[in-house]
Amino acid sequence: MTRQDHVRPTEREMEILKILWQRGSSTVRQVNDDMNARQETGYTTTLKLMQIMVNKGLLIRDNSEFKHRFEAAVSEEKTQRQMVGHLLDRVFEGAAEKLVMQVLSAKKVSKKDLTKIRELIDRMEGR
Amino acid sequence: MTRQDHVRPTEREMEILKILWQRGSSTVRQVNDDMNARQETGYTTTLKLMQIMVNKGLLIRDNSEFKHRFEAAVSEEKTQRQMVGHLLDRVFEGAAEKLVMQVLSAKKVSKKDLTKIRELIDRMEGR
DNA sequence: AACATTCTACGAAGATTTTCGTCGAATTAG
DNA sequence: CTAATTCGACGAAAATCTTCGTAGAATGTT
Repeated sequence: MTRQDHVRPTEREMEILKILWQRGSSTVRQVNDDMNARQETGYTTTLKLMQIMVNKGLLIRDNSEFKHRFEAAVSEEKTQRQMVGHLLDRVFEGAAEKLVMQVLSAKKVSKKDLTKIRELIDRMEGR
Repeated sequence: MTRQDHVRPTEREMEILKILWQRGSSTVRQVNDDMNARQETGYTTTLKLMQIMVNKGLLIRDNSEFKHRFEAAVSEEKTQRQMVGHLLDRVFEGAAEKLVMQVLSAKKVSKKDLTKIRELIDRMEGR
């Protein structure tokens, strides 16, 4: 059932992905412990979510040992791009500059990061 | 039931908001017509959604005439900020600069917009 | 070996979101 | 005026997402 690619992770699935991107290959127990740091979650709840995610092709499972190990089947980069793209279509009518403006004016970004962004813009402006 | 403010619009609700931000005050029929331009949607489906949205405080209804008129009760700006904030927490761990980088490198932004963004950065850096 | 603990599978309840059918009321067409 | 059409209310089915209880298998403990 290693399904396709257009699967957009749900809220809870996203949390599991974030944990696995950070931890790398992990057992359900490990993921569930991290999960509980943010929000209390039953072990079987986490397990079930991860089983579903394997079916959706979001996770890869290694069941060669008793305690199965899981890792993300989708990259953090690619998923971020997907989520940003979705928000762009869904809320901003594709107007990327509006999104950027919104982020920059709403959230505080450090000077260092502002510089990095400016450098990126310089590069994109071709020079 | 004009409820408060922490309501995050669902997928479909978002489409209705976008239509109403663009059209201004409209009837269900008008909204539903626009809706169908993107995805086939039954009239009563749109109606029901809009009724729910009134209850959530997302829309305001004027029922002084037979054909009720609806308008958005939340601003486009504020909703965009809310959605961006959510994506930031949910996917980017609050790292706004990552989000910006992702948008800038993934989507094509016009030179004019790049300049606008740069100006915003200049202003934020305190000139 | 006997018992307790930890693990995965699975079904299903709960919650939320989306869709639609049906009804009666208001309006419009003939 | 009568019939057909359009409208809003409402309940509920359908679809999706989230949570958990139970059971049986594997492992660990004494």
